[in-house]
Amino acid sequence: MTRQLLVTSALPYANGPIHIGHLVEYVQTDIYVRFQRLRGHRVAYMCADDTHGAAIMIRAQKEGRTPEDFIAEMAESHQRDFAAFGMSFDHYGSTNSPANYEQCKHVWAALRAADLVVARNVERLYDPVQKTFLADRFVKGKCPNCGAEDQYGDSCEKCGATYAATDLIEPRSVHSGATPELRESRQLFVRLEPLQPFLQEWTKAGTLQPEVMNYLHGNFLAKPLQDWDVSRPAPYFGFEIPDEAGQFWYVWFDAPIGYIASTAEWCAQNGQQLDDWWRNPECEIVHFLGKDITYFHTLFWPAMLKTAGFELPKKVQIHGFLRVNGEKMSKSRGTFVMARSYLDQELDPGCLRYYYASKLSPGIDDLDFNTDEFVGKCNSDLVGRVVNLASRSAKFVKNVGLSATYPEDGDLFANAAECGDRIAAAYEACDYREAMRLCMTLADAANEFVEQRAPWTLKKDPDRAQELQDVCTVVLNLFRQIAIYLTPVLPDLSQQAGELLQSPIESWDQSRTPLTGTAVSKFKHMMQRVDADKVAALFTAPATDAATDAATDAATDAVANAAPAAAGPSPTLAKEPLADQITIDDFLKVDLRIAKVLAAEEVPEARKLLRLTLGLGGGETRNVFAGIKGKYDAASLVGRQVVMVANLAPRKMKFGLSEGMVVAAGTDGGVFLVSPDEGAEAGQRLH
RNA sequence: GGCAGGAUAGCUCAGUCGGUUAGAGCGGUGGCUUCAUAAGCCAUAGGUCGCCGGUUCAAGUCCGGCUCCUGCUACCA
Repeated sequence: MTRQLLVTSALPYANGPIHIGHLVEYVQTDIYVRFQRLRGHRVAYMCADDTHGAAIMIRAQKEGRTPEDFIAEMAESHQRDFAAFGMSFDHYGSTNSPANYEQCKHVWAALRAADLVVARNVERLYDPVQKTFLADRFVKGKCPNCGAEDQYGDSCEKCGATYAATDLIEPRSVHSGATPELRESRQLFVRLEPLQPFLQEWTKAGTLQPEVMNYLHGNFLAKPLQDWDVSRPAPYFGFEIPDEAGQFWYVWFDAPIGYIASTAEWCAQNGQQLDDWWRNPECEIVHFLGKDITYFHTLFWPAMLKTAGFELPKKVQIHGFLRVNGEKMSKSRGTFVMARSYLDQELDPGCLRYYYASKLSPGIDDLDFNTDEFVGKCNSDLVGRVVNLASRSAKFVKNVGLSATYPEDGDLFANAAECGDRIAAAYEACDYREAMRLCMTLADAANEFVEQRAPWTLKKDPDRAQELQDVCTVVLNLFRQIAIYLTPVLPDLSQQAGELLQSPIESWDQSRTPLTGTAVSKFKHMMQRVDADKVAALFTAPATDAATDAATDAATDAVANAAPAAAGPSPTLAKEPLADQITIDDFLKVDLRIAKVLAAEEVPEARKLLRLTLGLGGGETRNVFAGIKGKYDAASLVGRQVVMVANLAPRKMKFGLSEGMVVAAGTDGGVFLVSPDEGAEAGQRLH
């Protein structure tokens, strides 16, 4: 039975180039799509750039250009990289398109009609000079969590904390520099609670991975769903809400609708009907996405689809993050590798596709890019085992071709044909790791056969020419079977196998019938071995792509060069590497003072906190919460001197305001307060 | 601390409904081969299945407790 599938990858955000972490998802999706096509199903693979939001607007402003100009450049960059890695999109659109605006209006009207949109007045920051409300990203100030300067109003790039823009310390408008004031703003919300019974059921319907279902039921569906804030005040780069002047749809409203809009554009260009793909219960909608955007796709999105009368996804396949050699990708460590850098090193995109395939399971676990393993797998699996089959047999039959009838092979071909069902089931379940493992066992069996039949010996005896041809016929057919099974992962290899045997690979079922009596082309190398130095070069060069966000660089590069090639590596230094050099001015920003502990008490409900009252002399005191409970006895601290950061931005904590920080050394082992030598007085500054 | 997911060979991971002697790949060691891109084949070592208890004729698998790791979150400033 021919199935009909509409498959999507999450839309990459247009604020930066594609990196190797992105590629996990697109490789995963593309393999699925190519597999389904090879099986003869009708597939539409849809993607687009996600272009809206304040971040894009600010980037464009910073570069002195229009957002449209900026996203056009990103769209080109993304599609160029995707093409190089073999992504076979049927259509690649943009959320900033007329088609998307049409679909957004449609979904919005449906939400209105279902009485799910409500307006409420909320307090928002307002720029009194520009006379506009400010989106989170248009307010900057000190991070309320770590005190880092110049952070946006939604999250801190330094410490990763998330907060409301109203929490920023010393906030100022990005537009005018003015201090924003709080004003009432009319905001639109989508009520999700009426859809909660539906979501309770849908999330349990087998569409989601079990871990994801547990996550949703444990974190969101256990209590009433909160209303979703879907409007953002102007100025905002996006679509203005038709019935609410001055308000724009939040980027996460119009982004997933981009899946539909992209399909609509493709339909218009290819004589298809949109309803045949999005309102057809026979069409399987499949989404691939990363775990960070789970709830947008498993709560808001199904709610929108349901309300607007679209079909719901049959499968939502969520993957984990890419780590590099066991650690998070990081610009400062040089592990934030752009797709372009990989291509610039002239590494084979097929190798990365195969490597990811060999690691991808149906689960949401992170997957690790291990450089040694990458080199090993590509070279020994692909070159040493698979391609080598052709390499060690094709030359013996290039003049005579394949035998006229398929020879006795000890059921190798028949067994491999049967194994194809298991491989197909693994692809279907997104268990590519299992599929690759099975392919390699087939290659092992084939190599063993070569070894036993030793064509290089047969070649020496003219009387055994037929036997030689038969052996090579078997080996080349086994090779072709594997190439068919690997076609979703390695389309280039598949094509070369087709050329070698002068029979293009077009369908999975070709793996069931051996080729006989046909000519064999001259063998050409199909894959190059991976040069380990080139792989190493990927991770030593810091990411200097011009399109890389300068602001993020500044923040994340702070710990660059953290591991100098010192003779005796210190475990302590390794755990917490020396920070980058700073200037004396940087140091002077930190006001370190001698303080006397005037009072100390345990916070009973807190696990780690003591409340300290610190004296700076002259009646000046600070209330500070210190995470040293259990390490220091409160009573024994009273009267002693400590060092504190006196000008740290106050931090509101559950038990009160913390007005500074006590300096202490400590790794996981313990915490050690720092005290001055005898004679120091409370209030003295440290220079 | 809360929620979630984990812990099986040196590394990465399978292990179905509880069922014989717990598997694979990579890596290691020893040998063979020389057709092939320094590729291939054979053999072999390597395990207290995180810990404790329970259910059972039988537990890596089920139940309870604990330890540690990862992610999100929180008061670890």
